[in-house]
Amino acid sequence: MRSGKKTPKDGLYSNDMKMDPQDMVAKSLGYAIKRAQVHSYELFFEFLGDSAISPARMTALSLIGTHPGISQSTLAKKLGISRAGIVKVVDWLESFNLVERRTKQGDRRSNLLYLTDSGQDELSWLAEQSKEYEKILASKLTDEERDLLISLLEKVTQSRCDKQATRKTPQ
Amino acid sequence: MRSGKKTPKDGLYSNDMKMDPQDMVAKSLGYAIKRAQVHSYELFFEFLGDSAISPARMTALSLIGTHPGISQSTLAKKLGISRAGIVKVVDWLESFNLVERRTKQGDRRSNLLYLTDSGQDELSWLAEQSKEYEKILASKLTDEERDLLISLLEKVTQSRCDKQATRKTPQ
DNA sequence: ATACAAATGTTAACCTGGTTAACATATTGT
DNA sequence: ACAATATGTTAACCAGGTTAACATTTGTAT
Repeated sequence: MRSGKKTPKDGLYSNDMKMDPQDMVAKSLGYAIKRAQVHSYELFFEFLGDSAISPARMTALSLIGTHPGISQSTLAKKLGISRAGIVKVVDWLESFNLVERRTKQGDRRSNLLYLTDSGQDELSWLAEQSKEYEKILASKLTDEERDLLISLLEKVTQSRCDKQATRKTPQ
Repeated sequence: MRSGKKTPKDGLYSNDMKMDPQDMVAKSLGYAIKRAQVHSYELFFEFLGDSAISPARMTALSLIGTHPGISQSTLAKKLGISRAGIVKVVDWLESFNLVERRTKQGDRRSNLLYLTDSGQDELSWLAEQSKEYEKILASKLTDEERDLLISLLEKVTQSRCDKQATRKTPQ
């Protein structure tokens, strides 16, 4: 939202990259996932505008909304970033008056995070828009296909690495 | 490959982020895609080692392999990044002696890109490893599910944005 | 009670992988 | 011949992360 951002263009995997069939990444699952992810970001900013809040900060806002009084540390853990990294996120949210830091009673180390009124408004509005956005993202799928896709993706996210590649040239 | 990289940790969407059901991003397709993508990167470096070549540079290497003599400009287009951006990628590949720039006969503006012998070796090795990696990534899926997942993701990647959100607070 | 250990937030310096703008050079079109 | 265009490069920048060091505060063990 209103942060003068340029179009993000996430990474080396353009959507118009017509992959040749002989390429090793063609028809690979990892590549299909990456392409879909880049595409979903492009659609997101196409729909909400280039200066929209980023999906990541939106997630942070949403988490604070569902966990009023969450500390920065546990928010960082939930988002999978460092304590140092969360500072900037909260700074940003605070600079737009969406979120408030309050020092915890009884533990003056902790900052507890709460939505402001306009943060609550923004979150509600974003929730509406997200529904629309999700419709667009899934517009080529039936409802059943969408649910199936999500469950398949969740299965992928549960895959674990047992072995490890052995380098030809060690070190 | 051997570049002293730290673990990349791509973005605000950790894999251990247990999303609460009431969160707006929970059960969203966009979020499921992002999670799977982050997970696939984590697995990639877990399998190939933290100092592995990045998936993006691997794609570049692969494209040069399947398009010997491709120019930097068209490679940039295929990867969806700027001409300025591709310079660093090719610099990197060249610094590890995987790729060679040759100035084009008859058009001395263009750099034509070719794999070196060790670049060819590296690519072959990576192709093998990628197969293994893909197996791991899809280890929770049957073959049919994997193919289905890819085709569903391709459908998502074809979705287009017709409408646009209208901001409450214009500008 | 004191001393050590651990947790929290912050800052500073850095890294990665992109971007745009400006430029030199080379080529093409009229 | 001259203007427009294409290509690669560099410089400066940016977003969004990281780690290391630090002050403050709290918990724990003796």
